[in-house]
Amino acid sequence: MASIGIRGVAERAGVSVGTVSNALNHPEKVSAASLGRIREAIAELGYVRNDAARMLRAGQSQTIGLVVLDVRNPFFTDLARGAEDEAVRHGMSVILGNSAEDSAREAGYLDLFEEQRVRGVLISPYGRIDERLRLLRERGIPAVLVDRASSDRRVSSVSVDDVAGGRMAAAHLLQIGRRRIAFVGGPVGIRQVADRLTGAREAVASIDGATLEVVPTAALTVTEGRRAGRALLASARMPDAVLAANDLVALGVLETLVVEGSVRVPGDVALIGYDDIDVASAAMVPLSSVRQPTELIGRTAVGILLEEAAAAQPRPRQVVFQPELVVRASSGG
Amino acid sequence: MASIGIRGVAERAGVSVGTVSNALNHPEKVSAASLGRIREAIAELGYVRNDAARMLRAGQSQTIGLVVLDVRNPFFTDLARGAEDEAVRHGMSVILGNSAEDSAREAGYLDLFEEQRVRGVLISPYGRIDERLRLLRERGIPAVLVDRASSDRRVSSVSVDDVAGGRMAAAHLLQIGRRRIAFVGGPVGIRQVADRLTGAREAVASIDGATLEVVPTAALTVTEGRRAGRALLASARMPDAVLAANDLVALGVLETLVVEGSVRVPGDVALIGYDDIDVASAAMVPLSSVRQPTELIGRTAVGILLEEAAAAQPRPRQVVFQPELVVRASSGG
DNA sequence: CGCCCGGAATGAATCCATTCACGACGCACC
DNA sequence: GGTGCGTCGTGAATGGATTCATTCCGGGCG
Repeated sequence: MASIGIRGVAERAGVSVGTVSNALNHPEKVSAASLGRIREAIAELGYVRNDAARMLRAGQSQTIGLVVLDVRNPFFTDLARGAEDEAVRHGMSVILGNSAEDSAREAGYLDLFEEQRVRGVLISPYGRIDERLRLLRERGIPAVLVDRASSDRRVSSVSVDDVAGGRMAAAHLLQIGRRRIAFVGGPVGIRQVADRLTGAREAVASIDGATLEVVPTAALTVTEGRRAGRALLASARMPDAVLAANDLVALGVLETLVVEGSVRVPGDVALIGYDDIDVASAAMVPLSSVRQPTELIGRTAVGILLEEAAAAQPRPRQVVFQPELVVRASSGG
Repeated sequence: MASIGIRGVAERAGVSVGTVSNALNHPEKVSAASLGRIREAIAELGYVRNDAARMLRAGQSQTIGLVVLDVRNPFFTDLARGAEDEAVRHGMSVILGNSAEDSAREAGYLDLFEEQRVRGVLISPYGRIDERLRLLRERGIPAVLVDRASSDRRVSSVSVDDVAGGRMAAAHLLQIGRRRIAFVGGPVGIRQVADRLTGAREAVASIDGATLEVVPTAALTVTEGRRAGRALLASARMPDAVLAANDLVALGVLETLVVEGSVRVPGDVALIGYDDIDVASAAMVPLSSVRQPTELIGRTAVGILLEEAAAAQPRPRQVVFQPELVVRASSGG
């Protein structure tokens, strides 16, 4: 199509291309008369700025890349919303990529973002990506880990203390008298899962006679939770409490135990999830959970990212929020 | 910042820029020897293609824009996943925008997508956008409505028959003997809501003595569902059945009725939702719902979009899927 | 030996918005 | 009238990948 460019607008308005560009980006530098005619020309021609050209010239885009483990998980969509809000406040936008707990997809999105010259990358990592992030940084693209503390001091991160959260959840189950706890979640390669498990182990270790069994899942989804629930039902001896690595898994376990196993919750088995997603309280048995300041994580991460992108000498920061226990019927009296 | 371009790679490999470009895009046109040296140079220099330049030259991007009403709604994330899968199969990617049921944000994303010269737009519209879509089409950007049949024959759409779904849900409630039905959902400006309501009205009208009351909500969220639940509890005479415009609203209503109102579901009030999201079966009372082929909608829409983008003379198509009733405890027995 | 053919490589032109050194003009003040 | 300053506008240069008309070269064939 005979696409209209800044050039066509200039011709129509009887000014030069430079003036049109100024009208768009520095209106105060253009006389009112010219401004008016340019605006008119733009409207008549239906001109739309070509972002590719603008970006090419600028050398970087107005975009932040975000890679999450699972878009279907409300935790991550909330986080994404927080990030988006903050980005929009700075006149930028967010591209969302879903790694779906798959290293290849994760790498693919990082490639894509790099080709797009995003201003920076927020990522809840799945595979080993320290090296990859180092390369990005060398090429001028800062990265901030979200929902996971970085082990590398040179990488900023915004996370919640998952060890504390896991400990908190397990301690609560122990405190209401449970002793045989099952931790349901996976893959343990995911740091959040590993940390929550570590916290749970610590709490259990501090009580004589308390045991912790691990029931692994392939992903943190409702479907996998159901599968784990069936595994529990089939096991020789049911635990008296379940700590799920997130709420989706917890909901899957809950459904299976109650519907297929006629298990009473919390009577026979107490249950606690993680994330406190908004349907947690509407569950079959309202779900106890560990709440995280989800949107705040996203907002904070974008803030740090933009700071780093602007700074000549980035000073990495690790922000750690504290989680909060939310007790409902699934582990209540 | 001495950013490496195709130019630098060419120099390092001892070939011309054209050859490097060919090595990247038409490897079969380049001798094995050159290919090898070019690959080596790319690796050594850490060259990353600049998508902006490529896009500028090509005049269009490898991207599809998707605007949804609410990213927190699992229905839309499932749809997005379907769209993404299909897009990736065609070597393209999807940018997701969340209009959050706000016309200004919706328009903002369309502007952004247009500036990015996306290949096409998938949208679950909120406001009146027929005119806007017509303009897009004129400028060579096809649009496909998702989850909503288009009234305009020149616009393609992929949807589910929401009137039939609403009718189906209401007929089911009537069939189990309920007569005073409340439809909970809104805003009614959203076509899906309006259609489901229309279907429900039809079913109710066909039965003598059956009534339909509408309880509006400001959005299709759990929070709004809770608010509506409280409104129901406060009303003079409770309905004996609730048909919610989607599952999130249904879950909110369910929680409030049971927890705050000690209402028995389905004893006192039968309840049915819409979308059959995967936590529906794990609800306090497993939720009856109307299932849609969600991912298929996304995949199909991308297929049609790419077809239209390729065709010189696009032939708009309207695809309508049929919904399916899923009966669980909330309206069972 | 000369010519032609085809594979391989070249490099200038192109896409479009932004920038910036520079020019034009008007006004005020000496 | 001349000088200086400020406002507004100009247009060529820039950025990086792609494309395509053109050149190059070696080998095959008459």
